[in-house]
Amino acid sequence: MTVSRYVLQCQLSATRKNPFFAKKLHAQILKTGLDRCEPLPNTLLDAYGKCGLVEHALQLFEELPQRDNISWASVLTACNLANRSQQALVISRSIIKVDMLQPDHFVLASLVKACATVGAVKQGKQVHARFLLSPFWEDDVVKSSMVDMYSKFGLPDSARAVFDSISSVSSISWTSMISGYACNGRKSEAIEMFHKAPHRNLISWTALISGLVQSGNGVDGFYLFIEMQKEGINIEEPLVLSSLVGACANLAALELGKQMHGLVITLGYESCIFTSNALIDMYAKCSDLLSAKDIFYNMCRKDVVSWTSIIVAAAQHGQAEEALALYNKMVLSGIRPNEVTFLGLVYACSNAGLVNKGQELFRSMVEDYGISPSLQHYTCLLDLFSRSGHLDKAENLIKRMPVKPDEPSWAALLSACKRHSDTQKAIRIADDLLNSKIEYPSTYILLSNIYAGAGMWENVSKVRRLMMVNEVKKQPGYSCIDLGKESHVFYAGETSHPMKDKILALMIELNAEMRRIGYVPDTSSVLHDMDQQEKERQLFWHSERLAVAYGLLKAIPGTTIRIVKNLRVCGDCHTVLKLISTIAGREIYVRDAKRYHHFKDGNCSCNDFW
DNA sequence: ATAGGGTTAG
Repeated sequence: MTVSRYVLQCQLSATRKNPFFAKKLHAQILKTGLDRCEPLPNTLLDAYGKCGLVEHALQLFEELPQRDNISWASVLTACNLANRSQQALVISRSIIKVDMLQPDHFVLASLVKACATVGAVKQGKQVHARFLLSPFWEDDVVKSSMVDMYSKFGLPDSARAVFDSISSVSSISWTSMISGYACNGRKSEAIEMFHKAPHRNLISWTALISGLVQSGNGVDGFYLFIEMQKEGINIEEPLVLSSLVGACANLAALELGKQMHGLVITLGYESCIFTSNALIDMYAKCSDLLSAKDIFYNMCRKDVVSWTSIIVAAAQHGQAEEALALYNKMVLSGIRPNEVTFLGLVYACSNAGLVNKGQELFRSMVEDYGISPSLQHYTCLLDLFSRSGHLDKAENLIKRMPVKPDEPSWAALLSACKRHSDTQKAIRIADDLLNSKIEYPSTYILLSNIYAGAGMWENVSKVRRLMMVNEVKKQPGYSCIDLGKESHVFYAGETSHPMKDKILALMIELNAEMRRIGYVPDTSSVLHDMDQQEKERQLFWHSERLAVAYGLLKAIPGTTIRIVKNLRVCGDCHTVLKLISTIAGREIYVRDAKRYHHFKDGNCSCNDFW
């Protein structure tokens, strides 16, 4: 075979992403002794990269007799495809230094993409400068990659500036810009851009919809999806579906999620790993763990995300042993855990008080898998120590950990001190926090409670003053109950519901029954200055209680009551919900701002720590 | 021969 024939074959293996074909060609080329004939070294390198054989590509790159811009671009593509963009940037630094090459427009575009995926803002801007000074400064493809880069950096205005400099805008640059606005919460600009775009295809629709979902505008995402279907766009790829299933998870919209599941099946994407992973997460977040497991066990191929999703799901629903058992099975089936998997595992241990196991997993993550812990990992470990009452260990960790703890980390430790009645430590931490900048309203409330508990009224009023000065407002609490065909939102203290008389009557009845079995309201979470009776009245009207009462009246008897709350459940409501689960003999699921509570027979899956 | 846009877990 001739060289040009081999080149064609290599390209074919690249487009078909067939690693066996690529290896076979490489062997044949070596046999015929044509391996040094231009352009075969670069062509092979590119083929390996596109087939997913990064290691082979990297090795060929190292062995190249001489490197040019094509080898450079090909190795960058290989790294970018394999999620190793960081390595792409490291290699590029050495090429510039050792080989003294100036990047061409192909290399620049790949470099920009690498910077975008790893979030290397400074380096990305350097590449931008290099581009402007290069002979390729007018290249629209590089500009379009830069629109995407700035969008991913969270700088949509910079992206727009580049976009406006493009001489001939393509559907790709339009899509980058639409996605840039949508992902960064610039809803109206995204939609405006979308309607102005010369062409709309499934990718631009997906970019808009998933961008909106990512920025927390899931409902708008669904309206646009309906519009998309009305326009008759053929869903020839399931990407947009994964995104919308994710939106259902965020919204805890079980019925809508089930409909999306149906659509996935109807369109024939049941075996798509991305949508199945999204479905696992959706069912778990909608408190339907059984359906989540059902999806998981019926998947013929599972990747690290599938395993991690089900492990996290079990952990969030208080099934620590199950999460750990799943982890063992995962390792046995040859799937390598990643940083998210360990987050889920340590979280599971934290929930179940398995201090030693959690510590062991943390160690294994670092030593066996070479994962360097992030702030999230340390926060999880901190939580593990705090919850189980190892407060000294926790304080020691927060002071020594190599990443800077944030305000929520300190607040978590503080609330653990309060829970385990270590007043001295609590006051020491509270004083430190009081002297730093406080961003979260919940921290003020925590501080106020600590000082009030210790009788330090001067500090209590100091916290109050700070709250006034900084205009800290407690977010109004609401609970949403999903009854299948309808759902209803209750706000704290709300009395406008058409069934309010019946709801109130039931609440009074339940309250009386609870008192009979020894319930005493815990008013410590009521922040306002008022007498005991008034405080109790405040608690009585908390939104989750209204929602539960309504659920008991309206939901099909015997079914689980599912509630989503925007804030965290207060201590008193937690006790009340446990009692109601016994009195009414009903299972109640509450997804609050922080975790999941599954109330059954007077107990909760969170083990009373949240 | 080489480049740019949209999916899943925290």
